[in-house]
Amino acid sequence: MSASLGSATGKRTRASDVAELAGVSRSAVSRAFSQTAYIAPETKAKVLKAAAELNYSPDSLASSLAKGRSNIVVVVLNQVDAIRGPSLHSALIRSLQESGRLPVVLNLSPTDDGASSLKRHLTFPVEGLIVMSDSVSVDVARHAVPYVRPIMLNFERTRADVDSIVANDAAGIAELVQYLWETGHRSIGFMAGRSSSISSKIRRDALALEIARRGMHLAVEASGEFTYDQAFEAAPALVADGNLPDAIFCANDVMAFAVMDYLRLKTRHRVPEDVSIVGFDDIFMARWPIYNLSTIRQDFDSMAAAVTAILERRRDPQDRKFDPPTMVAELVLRGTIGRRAR
Amino acid sequence: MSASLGSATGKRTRASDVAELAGVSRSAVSRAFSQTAYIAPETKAKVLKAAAELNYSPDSLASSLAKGRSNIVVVVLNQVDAIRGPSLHSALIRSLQESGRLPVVLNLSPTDDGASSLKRHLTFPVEGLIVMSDSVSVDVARHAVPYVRPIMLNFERTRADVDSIVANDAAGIAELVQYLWETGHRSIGFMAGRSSSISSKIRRDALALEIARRGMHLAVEASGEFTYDQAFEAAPALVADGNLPDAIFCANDVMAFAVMDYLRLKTRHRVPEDVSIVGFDDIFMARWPIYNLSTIRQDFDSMAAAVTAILERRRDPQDRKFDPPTMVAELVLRGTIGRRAR
DNA sequence: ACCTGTTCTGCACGCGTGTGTAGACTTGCA
DNA sequence: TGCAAGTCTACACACGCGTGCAGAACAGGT
Repeated sequence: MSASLGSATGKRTRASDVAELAGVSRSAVSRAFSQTAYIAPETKAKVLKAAAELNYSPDSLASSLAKGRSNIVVVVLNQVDAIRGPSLHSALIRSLQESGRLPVVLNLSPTDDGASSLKRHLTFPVEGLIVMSDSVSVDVARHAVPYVRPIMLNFERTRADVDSIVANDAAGIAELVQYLWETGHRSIGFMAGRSSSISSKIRRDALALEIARRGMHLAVEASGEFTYDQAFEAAPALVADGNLPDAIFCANDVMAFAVMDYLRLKTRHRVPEDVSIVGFDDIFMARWPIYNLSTIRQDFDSMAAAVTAILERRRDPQDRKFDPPTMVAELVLRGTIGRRAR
Repeated sequence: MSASLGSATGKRTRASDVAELAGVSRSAVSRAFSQTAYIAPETKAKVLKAAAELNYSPDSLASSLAKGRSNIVVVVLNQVDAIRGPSLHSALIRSLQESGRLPVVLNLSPTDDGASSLKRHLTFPVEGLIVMSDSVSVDVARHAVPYVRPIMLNFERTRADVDSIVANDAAGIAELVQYLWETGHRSIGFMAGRSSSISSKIRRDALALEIARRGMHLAVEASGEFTYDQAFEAAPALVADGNLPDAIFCANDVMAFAVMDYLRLKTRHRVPEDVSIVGFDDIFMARWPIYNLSTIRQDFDSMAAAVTAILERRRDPQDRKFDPPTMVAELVLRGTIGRRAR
């Protein structure tokens, strides 16, 4: 029974097998699986019965070839960003596969900007290119697959030749600063991400704007490169004795964890009594009681849904004026923001 | 220039375009990209030059069809297990794409055993099926793609019709118990994973065996279902007052974090002074200073390499007697094992 | 000039499927 | 019975590429 098992060159059942069993032509089988083609109901039933018996489904690769429309969507991500995996990455993959597409993951090494590796690996017709990593520039993404309009997650919406899913980071940050202001915080520090990252820049600018609007200024600043380790290294600069800000806003959650851990392990400052900590993303660990992190949430499910919506809309080439909706970024209050008496 | 951009139905350059530019036949182009085919060096050079000019590479999908050998490898994972993502998942994807294969990720929802969803989504010829989630049973994996020999990660090596990558969990656990014994631990508790999980069972049995061998017994036991939340809920059962074991071994790292956090937040017990905590996997967070977890390491890179090695070997159907190597599971000492004076 | 052997190229077919089109078959009606 | 209209099916080609095979082109020897 498992005699042919060792072979990696699999033999699927073909449409002609089904045709033979059902006593119809091969094209009738094809039509039975098509939504649009014309076929008599009883013929269709016969075919589907035979197909079920043989456990047949049309080879989607051959189908792609024939229809001239692959349904492969490439998801590009960077190992560093993979920590958001259980959230955004999963949501995206799931949403793609639910919509009948074939998600192919391309995992870039931390130092890879994708310029050559994308071209090297993308040797098949691609229907969509989704870039989750901002280590890949808009230009690289744009030229990786010449005929495809890339979808960039968390990028500034500046260029007309790419689709960007952007969250309204600024609104979330405005909400945050307002809340911090109301709870008596007057000095705020910032832990930045990668210097090349647009997301990090956007968040910093929004923070600086809201702070200035209230007559405060950015108390102190450091860069954690979006990683735990680097943020842990950079943390001392933010919490130097005598200069402790009322609150520290980090450009992502992982860095917020690093700062909290640094405070716990290396200082006597308590969160949130002495300093408030806020992150960005709301990844799953933010709920862990040890962190219980107040943060600005990205709704990963909506982002994933927005991606498939864009893919759908872009199938019609004339439909040039579709603007992807802006995602919400909302403040999630947990336990790391305190109150400052003034 | 970007006029055709909106279209999702991409137009790649075809071999015939290259042939025309190079002034040769289309089959010459095909041969230029083949390793085995016979072609004059200067013809090949001409073709490659033209190909580079047009940015051409053979469509790997059409190539698969023609050669009767898709190079698509499906990686099945469960959302719950995705937390190992930055480690095992990345290593696997990278290793697959480096070896010229096309990794397609199938992300199962937490409650999905894959029985129907695998068949529904795998509508293309599959060359390899890698199951990372032990929410998918061997039987389901075995029948999901009838002609493929699945590769199961972290499964008991019991059946001849699947390939299993197993680590020598027992050896790592023996090493652990020996070390605990030497450092004076005499009572050991266990936090189990999913009851249906074979990995969890293997680890429990190995622990019980090593404990019994030294005349101890398993002090206390609870199940955390491999998740942080459930482990946090289950933790009290392990550390009831007056009954605190000397050490607690958890079937994965995340549950160890949960136990540590529970101890920190809800009790006065200190790690490792009052109780030692040990995990399994050595995921990236285990190094975070706040945990600094002693654990049993799985070498994800070797596991990924072993997977591609199996895929390679299985391409030869007669090669029936290849036994994948057993992976090492070794004790990594960090800061969560103390010494007990006796 | 002719033959033999060698080296390479182009033709044509096949991989599994989708689909336009001609025509077979049925049905209804006079 | 004959004919028109309508309904469906099977043929054949296409998608882009790999490859066996026949034979073209060429070189070398007599």
